[in-house]
Amino acid sequence: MQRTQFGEIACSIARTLDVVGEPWTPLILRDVWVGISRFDQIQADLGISRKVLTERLHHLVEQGVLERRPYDSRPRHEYHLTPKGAELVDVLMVMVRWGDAWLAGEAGPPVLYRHHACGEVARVDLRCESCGEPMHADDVDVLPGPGAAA
Amino acid sequence: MQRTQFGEIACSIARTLDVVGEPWTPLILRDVWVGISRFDQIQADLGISRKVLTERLHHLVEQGVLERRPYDSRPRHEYHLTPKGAELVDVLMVMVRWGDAWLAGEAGPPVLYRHHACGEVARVDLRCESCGEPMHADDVDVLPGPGAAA
DNA sequence: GCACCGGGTCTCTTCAAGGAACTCAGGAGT
DNA sequence: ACTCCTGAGTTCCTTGAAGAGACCCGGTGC
Repeated sequence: MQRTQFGEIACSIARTLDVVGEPWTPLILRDVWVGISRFDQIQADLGISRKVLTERLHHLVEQGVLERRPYDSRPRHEYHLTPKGAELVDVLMVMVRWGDAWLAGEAGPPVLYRHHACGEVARVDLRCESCGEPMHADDVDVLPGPGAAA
Repeated sequence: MQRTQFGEIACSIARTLDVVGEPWTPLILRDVWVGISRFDQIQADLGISRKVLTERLHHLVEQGVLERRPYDSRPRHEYHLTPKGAELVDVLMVMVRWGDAWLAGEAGPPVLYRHHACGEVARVDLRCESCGEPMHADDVDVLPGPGAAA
């Protein structure tokens, strides 16, 4: 298959996909996020092959998204989100919102999120960090930036 | 490879991945978003194989994310985002933010976004739709929802 | 009536995902 | 002292999707 490395494309989406674009990786991240943090727990929860899980975890640790931490004198480890990984979970939260809105069906969303600050069950909302107004696909113009390809 | 269908997992992330989780799909979506909307344009821009591009476009149209629209009396088409697709681009915007922050390197972000409402070059910010305060991975508790697995 | 162009399809090869068995280190039970 | 168990992988084989590139097809336009 010799999957193309997207990172060569001067695009932050492509670069992000090199970190979390492989199959299973976002789901592994979700598990770690919600507290499923040990190898066998993740394997059982997702039904992923052990080989692929090993590869993905190594890659995420290498990329600084997860941290591998021993929790026993025996060689036992848990995986935890680093700050870099925690910010990556933002992407998952937006995916959850979209999936809830368009794919959940009549059963409704499988999971709800309670916001600590206000105690409400709520979803995320995308806003402009400058003016605070909503900011979506149609609300922006795309301009070349300093790191644009020559 | 017989890639696992994630959709059977009761998780909006898994379901979303069934729509945009395959390799190249997010980049195709990005191209359509920024106005690269014809088959050969996308193919040239990404360097993707024509076979895979055909498959991905069909899948996205099937899922209601893209719309295939003729633009000539000859059989010529452009692909455009549907409302469902436009909301999906929100996910890309958050990926861009993360990629810019953690992977762009010294060259800086390759692309900038100007917000129509305020005219500023800005990034997206995740807020609670209920109270308006920032909402990130650590700011929420996860609860089972109505569509949770039995 | 022939070349051209957009928009695909076909074929072949290679490599990753899936599945399942095997390994290994450190306790715990007896 | 020996065996069992458990967490955390590793090894091996099979299958099928990604990549590359050639081929096709229907309308123009000359």
